[in-house]
Amino acid sequence: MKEVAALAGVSLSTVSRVVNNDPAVRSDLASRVRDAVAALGYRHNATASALRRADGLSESIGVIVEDIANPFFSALHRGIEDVARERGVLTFAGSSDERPERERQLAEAFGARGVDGLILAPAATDHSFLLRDRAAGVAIVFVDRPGRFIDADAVLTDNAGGAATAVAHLVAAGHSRIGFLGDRPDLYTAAERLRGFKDELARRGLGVDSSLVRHTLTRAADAYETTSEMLLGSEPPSALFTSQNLITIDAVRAIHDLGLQHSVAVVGFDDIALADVVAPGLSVIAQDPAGLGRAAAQLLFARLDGFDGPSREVVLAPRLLARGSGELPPPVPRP
Amino acid sequence: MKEVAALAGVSLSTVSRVVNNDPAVRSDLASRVRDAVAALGYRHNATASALRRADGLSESIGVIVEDIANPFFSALHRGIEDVARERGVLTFAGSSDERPERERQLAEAFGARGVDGLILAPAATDHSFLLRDRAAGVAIVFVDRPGRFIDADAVLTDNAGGAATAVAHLVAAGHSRIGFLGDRPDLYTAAERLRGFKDELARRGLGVDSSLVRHTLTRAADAYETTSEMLLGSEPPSALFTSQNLITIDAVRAIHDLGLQHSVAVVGFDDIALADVVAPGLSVIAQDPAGLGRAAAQLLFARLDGFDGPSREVVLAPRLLARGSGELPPPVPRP
DNA sequence: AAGCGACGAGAAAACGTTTTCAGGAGTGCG
DNA sequence: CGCACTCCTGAAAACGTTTTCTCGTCGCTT
Repeated sequence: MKEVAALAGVSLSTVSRVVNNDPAVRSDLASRVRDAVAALGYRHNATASALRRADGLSESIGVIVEDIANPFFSALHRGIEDVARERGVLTFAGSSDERPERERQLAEAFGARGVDGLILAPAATDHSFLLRDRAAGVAIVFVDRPGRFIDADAVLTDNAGGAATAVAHLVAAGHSRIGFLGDRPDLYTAAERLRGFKDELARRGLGVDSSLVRHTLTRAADAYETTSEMLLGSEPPSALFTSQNLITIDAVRAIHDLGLQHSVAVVGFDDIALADVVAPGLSVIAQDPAGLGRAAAQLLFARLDGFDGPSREVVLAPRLLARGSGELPPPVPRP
Repeated sequence: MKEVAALAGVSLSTVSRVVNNDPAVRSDLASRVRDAVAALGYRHNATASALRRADGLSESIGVIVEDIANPFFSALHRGIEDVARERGVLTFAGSSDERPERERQLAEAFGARGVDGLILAPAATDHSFLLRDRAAGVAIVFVDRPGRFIDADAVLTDNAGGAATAVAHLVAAGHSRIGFLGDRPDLYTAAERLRGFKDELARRGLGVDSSLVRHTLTRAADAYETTSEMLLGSEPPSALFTSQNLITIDAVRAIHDLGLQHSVAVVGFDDIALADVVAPGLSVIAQDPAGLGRAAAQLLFARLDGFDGPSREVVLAPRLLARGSGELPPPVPRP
């Protein structure tokens, strides 16, 4: 910048003004500066700028999700990126792998880089450590799951409602023995979906057979086996509710390998590529991950724009996509 | 930091030394400083640090891909993140949507944020604009496709080889009329795959029927229709090579909707979730997107670590996964 | 006992910007 | 013709760090 000033024969202040499109600079000087910028290939240093600037904004935000490679989260990430882009805000992203300490490290690292905001799909059970960042002016929004021990904006899917819809749908098809294949039960979304599952069964006057409620230990890795085991048991369910995308994939794989795809009804949570191509088509409760991301980003920027009201919660309703697997009837009882 | 210094009764220099784990500070002072840090909730400002620091490294890199939500790129992104994480380096990510000016804006924005390196799956046809960044010390690595008009490290899949493998596989199953469903032909990967396709046909003594070579205009949006059209034509192919993940998904959908899934053989490029569950299982030429990402990050960090040799190119071989659809025989000719 | 080296700590400059403040040149008015 | 404005511009301080340089203290050697 010094060189630019020298070449254009003006002061640093003037160069700064031109770079920031301050209209109060004479046009001939401005164009001289612009020429110098072009001639020297000068590039503005955004971090130094943020350091001094009054608002101190870095025009960047951080995104922490479980796994950036999971299609659900990458679509969410894209939703965030789209609204951030409109404002010229860049996006850091990191995967917590569902490990609280990793999540915390990421938040710390993002904070040290001076992000203006943080959007996180939380893994930890205590997010009070974020209070410090918030005090420093960092806007905080939770997505997919609410934060705990901190009052902050959040964007959620109606998990319990979606699960209830799935159950209602299966019951309507005639099922009464419905299996639940869930994620680690300490996860908010998993717990909510289980709650919706149980509540709806109760509402229908059906009991919950605890042998039909299973949780995977390590997410998906053992969903295949758990499914096989349940279906090969002595009193197998006639229908299955698989409560997360990766779990659904492995469960469906297991069902197909057992050749039961036309006799066991399935409704999964989260939509999946090729779900409409498998036979029968896979019925799902579809979330709108990009919509979750966009909504979260909007809440975030509202805060950065000065909104200072009480924290807000946006809940998006998932949609049932009936494609065949969820409409299979139960086997006719032996006479 | 000033407050910390005041509370601990030491100078700024000492606080800085403690924060950076300089062993040359007396342990009693060090712990006094650490106490003060904890008491005040002090957080290190990484950007100010980078500004002054000798090496000027921001410990962050930028990733530019076509679409961060495409499972292929999000897996690639994750591969990058994994090796960056080991070094405490954070990752910016952005989607170019295959638009050169958008790619350039992102590169500019990352550069202004002072990234240490840039990994890009290029969209533009001229990347000489990156020379300026490189001159400023930014390491540059291309992934999935090479850059043009700039000599830089690159990590690629053997696209032509993979396509040739697909063709060879279909020919081995007895096919001689093989359709090609490709991406926008100006894309490097699309062109390479088409080249491999044609070369292998030629090698087998089979001609290329140009009516069987189609390109989608807008990626996937019209793959469904293009597929239907080709298969319903007067002289349809008996096998199809679909040359990209999103195209494969739509093509398979079209084939299933036409009820031809057991009569038209298919090999796709890129693996897909549920590919082994559809009937017949979808045979693919699988890339290793996470591996591409890891390799790219390794090349990048090698540069940052001072490697100054000529630019390197890493080529990963894709793997054929035979699952059924690629092994279907051609229809028996009418007697 | 003087001198020397090693060690550790502080003062101050520097990184690349923005912003406040003051002042100079022009303009319009009394 | 002088005064009060308005406009622009430049000098310098500031942002939160790191780093160089200097200096004091201590322990050891001669």
